[in-house]
Amino acid sequence: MNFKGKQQPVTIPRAAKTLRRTRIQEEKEEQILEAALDVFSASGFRGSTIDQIAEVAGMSKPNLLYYFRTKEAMHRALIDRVLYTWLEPLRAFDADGNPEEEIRSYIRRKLEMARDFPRESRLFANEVLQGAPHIEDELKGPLKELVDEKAEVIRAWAKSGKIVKCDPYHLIFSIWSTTQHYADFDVQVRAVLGQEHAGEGRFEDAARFLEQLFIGGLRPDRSES
Amino acid sequence: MNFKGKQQPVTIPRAAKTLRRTRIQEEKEEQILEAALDVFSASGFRGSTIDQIAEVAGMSKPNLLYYFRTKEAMHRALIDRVLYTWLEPLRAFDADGNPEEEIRSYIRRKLEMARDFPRESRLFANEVLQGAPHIEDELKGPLKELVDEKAEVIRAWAKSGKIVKCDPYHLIFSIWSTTQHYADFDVQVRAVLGQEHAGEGRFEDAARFLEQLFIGGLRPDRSES
DNA sequence: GGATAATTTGACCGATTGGTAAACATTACA
DNA sequence: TGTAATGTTTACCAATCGGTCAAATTATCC
Repeated sequence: MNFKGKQQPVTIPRAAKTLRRTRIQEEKEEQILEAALDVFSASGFRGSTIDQIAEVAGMSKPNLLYYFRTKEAMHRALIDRVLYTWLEPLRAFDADGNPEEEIRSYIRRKLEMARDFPRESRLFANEVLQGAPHIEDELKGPLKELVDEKAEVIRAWAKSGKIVKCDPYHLIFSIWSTTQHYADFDVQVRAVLGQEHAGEGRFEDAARFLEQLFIGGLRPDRSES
Repeated sequence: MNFKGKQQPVTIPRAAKTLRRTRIQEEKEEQILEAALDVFSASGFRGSTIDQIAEVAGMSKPNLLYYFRTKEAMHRALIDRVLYTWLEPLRAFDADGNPEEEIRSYIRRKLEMARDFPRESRLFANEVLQGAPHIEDELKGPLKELVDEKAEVIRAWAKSGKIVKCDPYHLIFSIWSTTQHYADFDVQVRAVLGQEHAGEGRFEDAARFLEQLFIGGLRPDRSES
């Protein structure tokens, strides 16, 4: 699970007339995006300031703006870098696999992401929650296409009786929401569980429950009322 | 379903030396909180500005600050007003009722709230997502107590075999997350469903799916692997 | 109708916002 | 080692931020 995707170069520094990126550029952009992830995921785009990011990144504001010309550019670069990896688990959804096992492992992967990459989850949650002003195209384009494709897989499973007949889109939504909940609403989950269950064991418990819920709820034994 | 709860008075205007609240006070505070709900739910606390709220409320900033002395006070008042009502559906959860029917109706109610009061949902989502700096006490106090109580109910149901044995806390989390998803991640849901299914029918579809999932997943027929 | 309290507004404040200009420092490379 | 490109910093800018103030306006009540 590696979030440092090898996507396209993020932005080209103003002063860079050469096309090659220097070692310093790599390092500093890495450093900045790491800090930006911290800040944007915690406060959303509007609520975050360049000064905050600069402080977390341990560099001066103008220096930061040397690598990313605007706050928007930083946000853009961050989203581009994270989005592809974020959709990996869904992409791994295999039409030829065993439906029960595919769903189970999809839930597991998504839960692992919520546990290991909560900032990435919150980055998107903040963005979508506030109307997705910067990722509308990604949602309507690549995301929709991927979901459409996988929804077709699920529909086929239902049609052939491998799982119960159900709306594949809402099934996917429910897996997204239940798993990401443990990243996005972490403080609430901790507060409700209390100190007794605040340990990392909650992810195990969640995994157990969600598998129980989804496997049981989708088993093709009987029809619904 | 009335969100204008009859809670304690929000704040007392600086200039108000009388204890009685005037008609104008009622109206203006109402007007301000309505605008504040619009703005805070869309941008979170940090991302919102008093000027924005004043503009939406159709009054000058100093006038707004005459009724609520600070941005925090407005946010506080808004949360106090909405929180109690927001937890109604869970409170209605009846230990003596039929488990299947109670869960079904809880899901329905929560989905109706997501449909009819998406701003309220997003207000809390923004707050929790950003670390719940203003509602930590509410989460650890009243919310936890309520959930603890209802979790005990669910645990009893499981013990007596009325539903499958499962973790009651994670069950509640999963109902919260799946239903609120349709308010908090509305733009994403619309984008993925596309124009074909973007109509209000998606709430019906969601209700159907979620009932199928939860009723099927919790039915006490068999044990889990 | 007049006094008094309640409400509203424009002008303003210091701090913070996103971002710039230019001098300065460092690196890479011939 | 010199020099040109790259990287960093200090000082600064206009706009916006949360919030104040005093003066003006309006509602209330005798």
